[in-house]
Amino acid sequence: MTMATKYDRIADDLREQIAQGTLRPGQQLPPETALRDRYRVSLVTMRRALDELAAEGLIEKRHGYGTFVRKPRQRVVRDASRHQWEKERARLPHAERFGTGATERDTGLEMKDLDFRADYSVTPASEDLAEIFGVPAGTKLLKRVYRTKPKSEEYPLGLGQSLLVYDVVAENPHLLDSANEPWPGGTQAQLYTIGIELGRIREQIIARPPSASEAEQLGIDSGVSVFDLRKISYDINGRVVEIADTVLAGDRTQLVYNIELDRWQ
Amino acid sequence: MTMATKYDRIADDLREQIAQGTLRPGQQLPPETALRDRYRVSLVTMRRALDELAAEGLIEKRHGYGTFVRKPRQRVVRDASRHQWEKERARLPHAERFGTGATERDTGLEMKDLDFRADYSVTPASEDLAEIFGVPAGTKLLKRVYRTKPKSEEYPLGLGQSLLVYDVVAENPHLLDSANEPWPGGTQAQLYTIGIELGRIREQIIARPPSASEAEQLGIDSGVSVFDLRKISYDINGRVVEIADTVLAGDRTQLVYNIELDRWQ
DNA sequence: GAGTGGTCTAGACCACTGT
DNA sequence: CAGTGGTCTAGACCACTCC
Repeated sequence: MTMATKYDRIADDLREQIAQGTLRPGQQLPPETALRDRYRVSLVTMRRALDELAAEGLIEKRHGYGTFVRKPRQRVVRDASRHQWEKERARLPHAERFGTGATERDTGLEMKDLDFRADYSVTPASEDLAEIFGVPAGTKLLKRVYRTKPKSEEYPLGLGQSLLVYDVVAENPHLLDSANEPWPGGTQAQLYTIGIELGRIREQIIARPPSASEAEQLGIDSGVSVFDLRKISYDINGRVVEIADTVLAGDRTQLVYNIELDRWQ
Repeated sequence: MTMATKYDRIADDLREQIAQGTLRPGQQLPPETALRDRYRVSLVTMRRALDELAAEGLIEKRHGYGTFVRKPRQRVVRDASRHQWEKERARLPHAERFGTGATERDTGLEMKDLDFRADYSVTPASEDLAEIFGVPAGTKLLKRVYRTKPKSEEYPLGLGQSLLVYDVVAENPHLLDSANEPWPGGTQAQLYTIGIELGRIREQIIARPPSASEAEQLGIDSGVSVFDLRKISYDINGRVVEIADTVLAGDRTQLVYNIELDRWQ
């Protein structure tokens, strides 16, 4: 066994107590000064040990209030079958689509339990985005920023943004007005009104620490990860129709994908 | 504008210089003591600013040697189509399978460029695992721990563990001996030898901070996220055949899934 | 106002690297 | 060996939260 640093040994000790249940979820730890005295180290060293645990998401420090053992959070399962599910509902009459968006399906909540906000704007396509859409750089894009928050929670599940080619969507002027949100049935129901059927969806996922602004908006501290998910929707002709970027709180989300395999001959 | 801390302003300044190219990838930064004098702060504060940048992966500190601007890390794309691809190769003759595992496909490297290690052991099934496998708790499982590392890199891409029901695999004694690893073509080729064809794969993904041990093994800072991916393999009869857990460095990996949608009638 | 965590300092000493 | 980053200290003062 190699010699560990003081802060590592202190962090190990506290980790162990959390694992054993000696320190329970939600419980407040003694003040840093008290812990410093208990472990007979300097305050800086004691704080460093606590910072390690905070980075692992095991404890949560609240400035001016105290340090607490983190409660493991219930994760919302986001199953990729949501896309097929949404597609099948896109052509249903309004009444049947109502209150049955993909988010509602994931969370088990109804639309009346959710606070919904959408902000529309128009933006020129950057080089990167234009290449994905297969259009010239600078092409007008409709940018829609979404926030969906369960009324029972303080913070949204994720920060979402969707991009569509403006001239494509403009065929149906209703789609250009955020006042028509939430649109029951979601984006695929909207695309149906302009004759677009999706054939394939590609999802690219990155895991990273949140930026300061994301941490604040999602109500997580910097010791938690986020999913950074880009969804690219292709119509049945292979044209890119939508690019949607979503940032999901890592401690509240689980992603699920099912891959069907072709049979051997 | 809110007042920032000293270390934030120093980190911002250095971030800017890296972004502008004033500091170039691979370039060595001045010693901490010199930077401390330049920014007129204490050594602790200076180090904290550098630690921020290290956590973001912008710089790399080498004990006793120096601090360097990091060359941007390339993300290995792990596309879920690897499973279908692997399946099609599972029945090929040994020579054609050789050097064509899914990891090699992801990284573009050949088997000779990879260091590979596998440790086999036998373990009784916990309640949770037994339920997924659909067997009684305590059933013997073959546990295989994998490490795959590009020879050109210092650290492995991921930490992997695979579980199989022992009595199922025992039909082919070769599969019980880690000395036969790496098995060209991967697990599906191994399962083929005992007459098992996979029909479906389910992947469940979580994003979280690494534990101290994971951070060390993967060579990432505790300020980087990891993917925690569980792959459950079903045979063509719907029976669970394998449960594989993998921890992937978040700053070196991108996950990709393609979802084909059924046509409207 | 009392109690908590956050920032910052000046300086000692240790551990690692390359020549 | 010289030069670098890593650990640790004792103590001052600031900023936030709650009552």
